[in-house]
Amino acid sequence: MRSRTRPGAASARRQPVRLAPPMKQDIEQLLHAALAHLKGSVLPEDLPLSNLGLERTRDTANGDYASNVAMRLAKQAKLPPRELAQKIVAALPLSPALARVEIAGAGFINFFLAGSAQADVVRRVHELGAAFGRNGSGGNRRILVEFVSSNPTGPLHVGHGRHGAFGASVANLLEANGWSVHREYYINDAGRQVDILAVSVWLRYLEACGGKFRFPANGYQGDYVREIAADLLQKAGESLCRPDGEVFGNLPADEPEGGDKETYIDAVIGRARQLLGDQGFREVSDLALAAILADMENDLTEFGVIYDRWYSERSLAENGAIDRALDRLRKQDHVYEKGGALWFRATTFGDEKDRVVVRENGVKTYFASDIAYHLEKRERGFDVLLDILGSDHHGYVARVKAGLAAMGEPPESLEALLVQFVSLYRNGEKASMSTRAGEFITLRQLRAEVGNDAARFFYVVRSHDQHLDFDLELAKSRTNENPVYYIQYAHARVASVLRQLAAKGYQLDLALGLASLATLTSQQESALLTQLGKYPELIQLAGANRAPHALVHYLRDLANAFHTWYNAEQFIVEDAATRNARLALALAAQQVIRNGLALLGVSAPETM
RNA sequence: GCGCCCGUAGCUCAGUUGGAUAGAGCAUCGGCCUUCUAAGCCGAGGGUCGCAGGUUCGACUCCUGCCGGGCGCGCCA
Repeated sequence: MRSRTRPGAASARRQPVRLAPPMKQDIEQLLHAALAHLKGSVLPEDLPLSNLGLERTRDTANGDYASNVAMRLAKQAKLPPRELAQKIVAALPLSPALARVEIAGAGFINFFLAGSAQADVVRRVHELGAAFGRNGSGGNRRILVEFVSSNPTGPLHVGHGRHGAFGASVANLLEANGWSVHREYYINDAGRQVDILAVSVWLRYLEACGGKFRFPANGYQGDYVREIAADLLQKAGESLCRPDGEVFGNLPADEPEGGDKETYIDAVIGRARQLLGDQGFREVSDLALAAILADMENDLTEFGVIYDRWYSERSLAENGAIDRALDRLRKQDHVYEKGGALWFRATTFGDEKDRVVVRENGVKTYFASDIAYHLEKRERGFDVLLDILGSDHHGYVARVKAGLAAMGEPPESLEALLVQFVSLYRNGEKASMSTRAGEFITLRQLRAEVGNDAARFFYVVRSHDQHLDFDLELAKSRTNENPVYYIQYAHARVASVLRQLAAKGYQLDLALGLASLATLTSQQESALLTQLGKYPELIQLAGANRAPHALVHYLRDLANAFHTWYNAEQFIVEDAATRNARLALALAAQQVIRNGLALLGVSAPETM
């Protein structure tokens, strides 16, 4: 899967993108010319012609494209919509691309493509190959897509998997639309969570030293902590071992003894620092972080989710980015002191309350790092900062936007997509997940169970703002219930046809096929051509809406159009022109499926 | 209480930024393998688009108010 996904996208980028003009733009030009012609007579001279209301039809009975412009301009033209539509159609320049234009319903103008124009898409697909569908609508603007950014305190679980699959697909889509895309993972390596991780590892290490004690209620209890502890034992020997009495003497009670688990874990952290020294503690902490980050990167890489940069929160403090951000706020007079803390006047910028940036104890808040990080992204020259966040982070968006505005950066440069939660179902029952208790299902386990293709596919099959029920049985079933195979099967079938072609002693003559596209006139062929023609528009739409699920649905419809045709018609026939035209169409369908699946990070197999 | 998201067929969900008779998959029922892969195809049934108003030529889509579900509202990260 790795070898099929990323390199495919990369090689597509290297190909020259010839802009064979999509059909929609051609028709828009015709319509524009007609309306311009009517200005001053039927239509007002100063009428802006920005939106022509031209769209793909749902039903080809209404043509390939339809415009509602006559209905919307009827009032200004002081004419009934159908009458205005007639004048527009009369003013339409002649074009070989159009078979006919009809007026229908309340005043729709329906455009029917000529068969030759419809079949032209096959030629374009063969010309452009992996670049078919890619376009320059992004204008090479620079966008930083930040996603997953899970706390490095344990393995990635199934929720992170959705973020990974969604973020990677959105990034691919943006790239296909001509954006300059940078993929980034923000590592929260500066906070208390990391201390809890470090102390959890150390305590498991102490157990290996022979220590006997109750593990803190608030510690990380997963098996991975023991593995890291074993690693620590190998690297550090017994040099970090300390007797139980020194470690646990005079500590407050933990939760099971009626105490507070937060207070208790903080006390254990304090004791660990005291006994190991700051440097010793940092050693444990660094080892734990490195182990977990290596595991996460490996996990994501195997999943086809690859980053340009892993950005450390600690480095923000070390390279002065936090101080720079606070300086900007101070200079603009957007901070004040209260109760010994430093507050950011977020309410000035539409947030619901002011926010602390430096605590009474002098420690900078997580929020201070956040706005510093976003300022730093802007300093690196990114036009759009796309944050893919969990839906529980929605309150955070207004805050960071306020921060950006206060620092003199446009708040619209931050775009946040909130991804809803994932529920895992096994045998119709919801599987529970809790990191602390260590009973979660990891992304790695999920991938092992259902495979990368099914996982990548199922994660993006729903809109990101829709709660996702992930059905394990369905995802791993190798039956017709599983939609991943439906699309892959269409791809494999074309490969199979080519194998059969060779077995029957024929050779593909693509030139003859492309010259014979006029033979593709059946209802199924016409439907497939229409579907292929929609692909470039779909890529633009899915990119603009950050909606990989739209691509999933498109590919299903495309596969359906293909399978229907496959069942209706034999491709390998006697007549050379017909045979090669059909093969050219089949190959074009295969190419578009491959292009679409590549954007989703799903493989396109030759056999199934 | 305030804020964000969701509510569409028995189930899970699309719905091209306000268009034409609201669509898929699964499930149910009925057909199609001497022909390129049946992981496929064809057909049937199934709907008060949560409820009530409003905006206009036209509303699943926009506005208001309810009802129901999820998630957030720390000098935590």
